[in-house]
Amino acid sequence: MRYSKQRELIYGIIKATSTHPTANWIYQAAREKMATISLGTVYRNLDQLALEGMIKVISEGNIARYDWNTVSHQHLRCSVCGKMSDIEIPDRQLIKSIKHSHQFDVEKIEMIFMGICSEHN
Amino acid sequence: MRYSKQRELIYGIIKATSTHPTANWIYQAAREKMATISLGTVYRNLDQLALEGMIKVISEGNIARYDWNTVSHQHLRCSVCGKMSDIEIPDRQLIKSIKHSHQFDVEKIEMIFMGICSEHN
DNA sequence: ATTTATATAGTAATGATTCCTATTACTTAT
DNA sequence: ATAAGTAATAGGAATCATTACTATATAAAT
Ligand SMILES: [Mn+2]
Ligand SMILES: [Mn+2]
Ligand SMILES: [Zn+2]
Ligand SMILES: [Zn+2]
Repeated sequence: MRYSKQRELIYGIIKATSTHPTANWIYQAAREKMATISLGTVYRNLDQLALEGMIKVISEGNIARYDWNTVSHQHLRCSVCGKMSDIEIPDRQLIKSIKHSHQFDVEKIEMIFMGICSEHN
Repeated sequence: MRYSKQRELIYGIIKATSTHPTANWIYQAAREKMATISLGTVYRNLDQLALEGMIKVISEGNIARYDWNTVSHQHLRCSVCGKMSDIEIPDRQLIKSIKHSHQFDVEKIEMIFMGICSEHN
């Protein structure tokens, strides 16, 4: 993967937000810094960054979201304001018990907790 | 929600499989019994059945899947064969601890454990 | 049987994502 | 510094899942 200023811009935009943005959100933000950047470039770079493990893809729901936080964590999503926030769920024991009960080797976990956040209850 | 033989057919198809089928899979199966059924009808009925709580929607990934099993459970997905199987994860304690640590009221949980199933490791 | 309203088939539209291709621009070697 | 080789880009077309539209059909109530 060789350098490009488009990728640097895209990665910078992701690192600067905690909103778990969509590809289109990132594209709009990128256009403000580089008017000619294309949506295809955004998608391609998001895929590459994810492949390199520099960002994570959250694929729950019909629109993919992207996350600069690559350490193991899960998400809370508020059904009122739509905000998605991080939560750490210890999963060592869980992975072990799934291995024992189902002979299934867990490699990746995606959890979404939907409900009402602290600002809306 | 008034009776229609299309909905009865669709619901029957979902109840008869454990594959967590997509809308298109259900559509293809339905066409074999009722040649003129339309994809729009399948989607509309899936939405209605979900609204009535008769089926569950699994919205991880870019394609929605449907589940006749409406009791609280989660899913394992094998990255080799693609099979999606059920797993029960006790969540009472988890919901309670999220309430305490994040003041977040969990209403719905969606967990996907990706990895290798017992037939492929 | 008549009325009323919901459901359907068929098709068009939408929205997210992927694919295609000529051009551009990093990178390495000369 | 120049050239060659190749990965990356812009822009647009194509794809795929899902939703919207609308005239017709059919369940349900009277
Ligand atoms: Mn996160
Ligand atoms: Mn299930
Ligand atoms: Zn909220
Ligand atoms: Zn498998």
